[in-house]
Amino acid sequence: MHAYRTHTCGQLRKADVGKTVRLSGWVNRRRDHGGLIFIDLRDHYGITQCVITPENPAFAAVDTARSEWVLTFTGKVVDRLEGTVNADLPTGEVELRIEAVTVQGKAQELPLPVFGDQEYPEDTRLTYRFLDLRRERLHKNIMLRANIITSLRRRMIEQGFTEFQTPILTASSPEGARDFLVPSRRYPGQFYALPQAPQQFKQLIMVAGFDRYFQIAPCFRDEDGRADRSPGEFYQLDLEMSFVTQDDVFAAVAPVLAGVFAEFANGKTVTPHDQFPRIPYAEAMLKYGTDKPDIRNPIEIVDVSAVFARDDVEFKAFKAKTVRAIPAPGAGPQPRSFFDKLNQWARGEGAAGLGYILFEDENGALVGKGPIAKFIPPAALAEMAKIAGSKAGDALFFSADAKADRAANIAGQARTRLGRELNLIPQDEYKFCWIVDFPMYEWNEDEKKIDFSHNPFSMPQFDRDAFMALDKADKDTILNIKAYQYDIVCNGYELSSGAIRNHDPDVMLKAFEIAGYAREETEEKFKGMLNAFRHGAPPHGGTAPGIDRIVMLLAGEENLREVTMFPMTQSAQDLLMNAPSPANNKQLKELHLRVVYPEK
RNA sequence: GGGGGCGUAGCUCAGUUGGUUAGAGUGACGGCCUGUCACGCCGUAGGUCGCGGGUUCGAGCCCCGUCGCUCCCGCCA
Repeated sequence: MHAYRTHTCGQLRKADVGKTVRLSGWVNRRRDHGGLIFIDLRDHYGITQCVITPENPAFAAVDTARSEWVLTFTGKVVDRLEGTVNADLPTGEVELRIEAVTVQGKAQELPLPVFGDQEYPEDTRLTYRFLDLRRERLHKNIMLRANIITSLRRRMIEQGFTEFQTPILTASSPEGARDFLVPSRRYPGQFYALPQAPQQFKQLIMVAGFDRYFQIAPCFRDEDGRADRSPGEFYQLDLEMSFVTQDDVFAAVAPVLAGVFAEFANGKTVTPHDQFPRIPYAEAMLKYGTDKPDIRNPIEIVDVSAVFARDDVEFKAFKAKTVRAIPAPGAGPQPRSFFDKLNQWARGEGAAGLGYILFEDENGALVGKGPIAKFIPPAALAEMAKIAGSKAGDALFFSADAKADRAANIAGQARTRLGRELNLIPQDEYKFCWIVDFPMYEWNEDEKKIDFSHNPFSMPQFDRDAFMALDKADKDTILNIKAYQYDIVCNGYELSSGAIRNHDPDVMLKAFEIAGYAREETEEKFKGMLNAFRHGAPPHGGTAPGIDRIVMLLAGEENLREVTMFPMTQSAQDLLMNAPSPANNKQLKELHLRVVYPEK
């Protein structure tokens, strides 16, 4: 007989009755009846109830066992007595009659009980991650993650993609997030950087004549975390293709994502891969106030600046401002506190507040109620209702600001809050969309200059010759240039960001020149890439869906830590392994480093 | 870097306007119990109220500072 087990704890069934078997696992739960002890033995595969009575010589040993001890039981599989079958357990028709026990590992009193679904504080969970991972929720999530990654790999390979590895110790990339640096021992004062993404490598792979690359790629960014953004490191399904248009990339990626979502959606509906709506960036900012809209939320923001600009509308606070209206269907009957709360929230966000109008029916006519209704005469009110599609019983909130993007942003957040509080967001759907036509550049008001708006390596949607001829005087034209850049958004989470790349070295130099980088500077910083582009670069493009967020959505979790095996805290510490930690003097000396602590 | 929330027994939490000896559940330990599956019953131990300072006759509670976790803003091409 095997030293530890003949079966797993999830395996035994009625057909095994009569067999002598050996099980190993953790004590999930112990029920001591004095003359009868039940032990629920748990392993990766399941739980089996084991039972022992005092006449057995092993009884004393079993009697001492406590939660989370690791035991090996040898005994006979028996039918459960009439009426004691546990329908909740796959193994619930049988139990193990213990004949011998070996204690493989004892456990101290638990700082974090494994049994039960009690919530525990984050630092306790992270310090004792190995215990937390034994618990059903995390154990299930981590297995889901593994299965999703397996499925993604299979789907990519089926589509003709090949997985290649790219370096982890590499060069700092000059734009984007803060790098993690690794000091060089052999080159004093010089540093490797961990890749923020394999961006340049995957482009070089295309230049190198491979096609259809993918990688489950670790990415490192030294930026602060959020619930949906791990500090430090995360994984992307990184992919790149040669000789493709934007449509080709869409056609390759959407089936993989829609497919993997459908596979693990657990009954929720998923947008079919050929029906992801394509929403231009500008439209998204107007209708949803964000570039990652949750399109399950039926609310659509409209611009009503023109209504407040009318001569017959006297509301001075909204004059000469961008005014966005957020329809709140059916919000009319909400109590006053509902409106006050939203208003208070908006003030907390730095807005002047959220004005609102309630539409009511008076003898067949639509009238406005609420604090600012008296400033809006019937004709203007009717125009507003028409634009917003409002009817009696609805409310309309207003976000106004001299800066259009601020008005849009507050409106977007209000839309999300209203959708949640009015229960307008269906919980049984995964709704995908593409956000397309991102602007190539944006105006930096602080420094009075043109900046890249998103990805500097994207191909501008512009005639090549005309682009090459642009100069500073063409500011308005430049700020209107779109890029072949696109995001995939699902239920309000940005799942992936990608682009058709700029593979033309002259256009690339020009693009950087427009953003204020001298030619020599660009040449120096992207020497490798530009050099490659000068030796025969194919048109190429790709994208990189975030694995962690995909798993988070499919697990129904709202925090990435719940789908990460060994996550760090929000402040980027590993409480289990105790990282970061100081280097000793020998290490520092070898690396030619001296630590200068910040002044207090 | 900034704002909000939290921090009391191993764990999860309660703790009234500032007032006697800081409680409960769970876990631990001991006792009883042969059919439970969150087993039940009885008992015992267990506290730097995150830490430091202040106000007060008196602080878990009020004030100041600080640390930790968390959510958000900044940041994340």
